[in-house]
Amino acid sequence: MADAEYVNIWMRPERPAYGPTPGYSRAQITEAAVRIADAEGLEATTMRRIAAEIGAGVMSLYRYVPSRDNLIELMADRVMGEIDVVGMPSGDWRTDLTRYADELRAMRLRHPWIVTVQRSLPSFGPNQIFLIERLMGVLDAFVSIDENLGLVAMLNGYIEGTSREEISSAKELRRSGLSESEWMARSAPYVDRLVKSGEYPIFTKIVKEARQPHLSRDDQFRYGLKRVLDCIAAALPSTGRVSQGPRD
Amino acid sequence: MADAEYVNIWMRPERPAYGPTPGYSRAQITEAAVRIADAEGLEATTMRRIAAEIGAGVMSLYRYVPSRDNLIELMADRVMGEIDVVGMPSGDWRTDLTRYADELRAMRLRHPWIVTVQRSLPSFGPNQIFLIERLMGVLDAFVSIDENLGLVAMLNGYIEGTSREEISSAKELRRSGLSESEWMARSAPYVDRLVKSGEYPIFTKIVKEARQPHLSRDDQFRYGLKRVLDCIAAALPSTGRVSQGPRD
DNA sequence: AGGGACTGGGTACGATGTGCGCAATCAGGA
DNA sequence: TCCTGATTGCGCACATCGTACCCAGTCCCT
Repeated sequence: MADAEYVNIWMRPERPAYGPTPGYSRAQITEAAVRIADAEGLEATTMRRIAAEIGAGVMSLYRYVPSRDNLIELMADRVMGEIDVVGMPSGDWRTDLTRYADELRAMRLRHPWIVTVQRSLPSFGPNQIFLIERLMGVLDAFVSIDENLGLVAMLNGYIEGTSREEISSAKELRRSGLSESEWMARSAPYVDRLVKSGEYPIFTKIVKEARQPHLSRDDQFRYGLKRVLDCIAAALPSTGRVSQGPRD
Repeated sequence: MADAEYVNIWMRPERPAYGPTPGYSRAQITEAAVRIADAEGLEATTMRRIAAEIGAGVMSLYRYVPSRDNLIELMADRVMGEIDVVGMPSGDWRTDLTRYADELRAMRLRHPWIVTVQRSLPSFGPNQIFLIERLMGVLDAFVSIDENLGLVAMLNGYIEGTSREEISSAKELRRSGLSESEWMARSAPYVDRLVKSGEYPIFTKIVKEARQPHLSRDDQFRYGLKRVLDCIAAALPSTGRVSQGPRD
């Protein structure tokens, strides 16, 4: 069949040559799907639910999107577009990367479901590509492309890793349908058993510390981010290191 | 109901008081599920498929596991146990963390499906907890628990981030059912369109570079890992920095 | 004016997770 | 020793999912 020719959605044209004027659009469907996923999670984002949201028949969606998996790819790229990188190789890489990190983190917390979607380079959509372009453009003047890839992998890894734990906790909390205090009370026996056993001193430390958090989530994130940026600074040749902050 | 009392599987006893001797076990079911997921992916790991694998009725599985989601948690903890951390605060933190990184990476490549499973702290199983204990024990003597959390977040983020892309690409390749060359040929029009547009110089660089990779995946990983470890070294007080490698 | 590519959408199918019920099994109290 | 009831393995049934197929109506092109 001719449709199998396309490896991904980005090559598949939305509008065909002619015929009746379509009543919906990819963007509209994607938008509705994102709205549902934000409010009720990705597993609630079914084709029927989306169709109901925009007042269409279920099968009508397939005139615009080849499959649910492809729709999820569209959703992922759609939210990537929320990350503001205008004017981003600004000359001050540290400011640029801090802004990027904050925006990516905020976007992930706004759309918790993205942690479950897979990405691979050839399935990257226009927003994703554009984002990579701007992000890697920040360090492009200072390091080789290989080094750049390694550094952004580290940066993204940190951002995604820290937000991931935060997101899954929140999701599990909501899935249980309990209040936060109720849920902690339920978890207590398990945590207590581990602590009481005395075999996990470090886990115990973490629990004790987490129960009286003197740092907010945001502060924790900023704190670790500073470390990552310091690491990037160390990897840059001296031309890239504008004078700032303490060295060592 | 009494079952709702348990927040997670780790508190729920496997064997009840008495009755007929069970014919299967949680471990056996988990093992079978991991085997199937390794070979055919997590979406192929259905209750019916697992039951068939061990020669049981489908509903028999529910005598051992409350739900499929919980089974996946068991699977995740099961593969965490493969990471060898014996004797791990060895005194040389750099060796310890390198070994951990290599093992975690290798485990993720062996069990590609873990990238799709969510984790949150209170759902951590015994293996996961034990692993955290040993891993964070490596730096515990040198830094505060907060700093330690930040550093391992960075390390884990790097490892997970780099393996993630590798894994999704491989998965997409297999899902398409094409050979690697066939698949690259199919992707070519999309990539070419982006390159030809001239709007994405950095993306173009990446593509050109990736087509003639002078570094293996392993080498790329090791290279970036060294950067991360250097960053950790910089965060340690002087007592923790054993003499090695170039400073600055 | 007519033909063909397209539209929205109803019906139907196979696959999934899992609640319910039932006969068979085995430990503990009499 | 035998009864009682907790627990076993498991078939049946159901709701819900993605989506293949079909058809009538629509609109551009020749």
